[in-house]
Amino acid sequence: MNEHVHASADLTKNQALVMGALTRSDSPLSAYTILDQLRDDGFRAPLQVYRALDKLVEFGMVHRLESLNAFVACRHPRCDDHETVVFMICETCSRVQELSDDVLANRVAFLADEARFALKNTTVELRGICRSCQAA
Amino acid sequence: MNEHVHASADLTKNQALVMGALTRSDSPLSAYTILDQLRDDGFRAPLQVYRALDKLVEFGMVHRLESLNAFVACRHPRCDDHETVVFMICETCSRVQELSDDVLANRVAFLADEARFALKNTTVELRGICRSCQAA
DNA sequence: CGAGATTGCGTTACTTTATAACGTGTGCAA
DNA sequence: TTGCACACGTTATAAAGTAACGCAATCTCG
Repeated sequence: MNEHVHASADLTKNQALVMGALTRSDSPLSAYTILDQLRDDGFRAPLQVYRALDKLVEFGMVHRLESLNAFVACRHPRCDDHETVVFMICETCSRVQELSDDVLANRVAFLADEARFALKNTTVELRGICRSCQAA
Repeated sequence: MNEHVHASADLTKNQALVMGALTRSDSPLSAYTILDQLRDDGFRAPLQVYRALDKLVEFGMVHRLESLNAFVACRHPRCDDHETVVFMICETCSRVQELSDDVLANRVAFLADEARFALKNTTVELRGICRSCQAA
């Protein structure tokens, strides 16, 4: 595997609509918020959103924020290595900054290795106040 | 503040009951599972559990696992520095190993600092298969 | 002491988040 | 052309979490 690059063309109609909603937003959206935004496009039920989200997450185009029960479009510079991503979630403006860091990723891998833990997925979420909200 | 050390004596009845349920369990419990276990002790409503959990988390005696919507008693060797804790969550046996790591904690702090992000809380959760489940 | 604040508790009702189960349509491959 | 895989639509339901109300016990400080 590792066909992480999906053009919009690869997406089904529902997936594209959900992806669009997330891309348009500058902060994470809950599945139900997405649903509301897509009523006019024919969305009626949560499952339509969740099914699209499942795929988009699988493709690596969307991340789930566990501590928020919400979703963001991947804005990671290079959208190909999604193993370990760090999210900084501002509790004031609720915007999210996404970044990847090799040092952190390596340390996580090391710790897992040391414990003989077969690592499948890593969640790192930082809560706090972002730069611009501190200024204000 | 920083009275992180709470003896059972410091806890109210409900807090002690919830703490007991979590301590008895060798894997994370959802609030509703705790509720069910405490029916015989007079628990009737989710709020009774959530209120106790809020306090226990505040005291640092319990951790919330964001990716599981569940809670574990803190088994961290020294229960006094809860800033950055790493959880390894086994997807087979659902047991959780908790550990703290200075290298990781420092890196997180560094990244936050670099982004001028005022860090309040850090979540690190690793999903995978634990040592004993791989053996089996 | 005692008026006011604080904290925990119990209950009902409710919101938000997520899934189960079942059936339809479409495209592709044996 | 049959059968499989996959996306889709719908209804119903489960799981997780909160709002709002009122009561009782405990501080606390004038």
